[in-house]
Amino acid sequence: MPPVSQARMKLLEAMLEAMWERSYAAISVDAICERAGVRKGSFYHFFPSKCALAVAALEHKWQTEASTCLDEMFGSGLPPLERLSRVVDHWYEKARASQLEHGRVLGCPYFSIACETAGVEPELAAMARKILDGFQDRLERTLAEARDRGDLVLDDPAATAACLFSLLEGASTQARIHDDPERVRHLAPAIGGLLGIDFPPVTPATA
Amino acid sequence: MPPVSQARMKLLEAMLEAMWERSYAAISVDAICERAGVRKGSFYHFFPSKCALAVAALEHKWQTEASTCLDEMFGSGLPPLERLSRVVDHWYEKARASQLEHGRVLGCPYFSIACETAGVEPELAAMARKILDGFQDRLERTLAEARDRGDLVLDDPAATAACLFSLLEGASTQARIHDDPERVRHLAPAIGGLLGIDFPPVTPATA
DNA sequence: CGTTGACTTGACTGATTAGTCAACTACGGC
DNA sequence: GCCGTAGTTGACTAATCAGTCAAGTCAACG
Repeated sequence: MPPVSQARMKLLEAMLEAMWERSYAAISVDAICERAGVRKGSFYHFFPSKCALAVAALEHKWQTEASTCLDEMFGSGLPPLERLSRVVDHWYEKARASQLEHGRVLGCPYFSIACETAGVEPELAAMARKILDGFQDRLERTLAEARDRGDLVLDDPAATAACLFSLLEGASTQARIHDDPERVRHLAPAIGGLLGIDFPPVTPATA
Repeated sequence: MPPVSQARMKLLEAMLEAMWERSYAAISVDAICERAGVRKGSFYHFFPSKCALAVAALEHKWQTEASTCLDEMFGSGLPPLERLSRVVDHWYEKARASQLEHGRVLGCPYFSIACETAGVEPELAAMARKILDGFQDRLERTLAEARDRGDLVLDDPAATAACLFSLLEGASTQARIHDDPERVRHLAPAIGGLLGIDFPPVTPATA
């Protein structure tokens, strides 16, 4: 047995993948357990409910893979508008990666789950919303920084970030709906128009 | 008894509302029946499965309320950019109306259901996708018309329509996630930027 | 060696799931 | 008045659902 049981971690990963591929409501506890190779009793040893596991799974994904990639996207020494360009680049790569790994474009897990569970599973919806807000906040700070450097003209960074985020998430969801990652790549000129600048095109298919 | 049984219609409406409020997977056949005031046997007299009812429900909504409102938005004699402005106006009103009628902003039913069921319920996803494509097509034709009139400069109406649609649906979903219709209203300047024009602000709260 | 406590196991509950079915009702055409 | 049929009814299945639990394993520690 490993130093710390891996059942908990396997459950987190199985739950995240399952509700990313399908949806929160469409996944049963039995299905998660089978996917994770863990018995039901162990499930309820680690988590009080299916909802609690889902919350923990979102948080876990955010605190590992997502937040490191966020730092990579936002935290580099590049000028703000180039960092923004890398964000779109990264989203495109994510869409393509999910297509390769899962057979279809899956879109943004936080956004789909927030949409599905809004008003129905308050705790889960709140966690997803918190993550999305954190991302939008990063966008806003990057836009404000670009404005302060004189890279673009902007009278309301918060409103612009909200619209930019809607555009990104909307396109990402369209990519899922149409199983077509190009929906994200073709976003660049629209972002340029939205910000009133020339936005560099996203590099095509770097497979 | 009415001339034609109203059970079928009640099922269509109950299904639509239920999966709009919650999600497709979260709704049981029993719950739909109870909501519609119809017994299970009648359900399976009219529809072969839960999925078939969902498909019929989406189509029914689209062919009644949605397509008439589409004609109202797109079909009037107004110049194209003003019609576009009315579309955003209308979406804002819809967000507010769902908040009043259902207690929360529900967003776009076609978009959420297309997202949830993509790759999982092929027939239902295809119907939702078809409806969304129809809407995007209307956007594209309106943009092309505006360009032909010289109202705006545009080299790819299809790509611009896709981005505009992503922006609209993204904002509508954000409105659902945050239970805040203003997310749709604050879209106008972003659309203006995206199209390279001055876009009229959406009229605030005409309650 | 014995105890403790984290973790695992598999059987169990009662509710709920999608879908079936034979019997029933009531209306329109003949 | 009688018959076909569209629609209705409620009881029924077999599977699956979320969640429980008592009994077990095992490593660490005294």
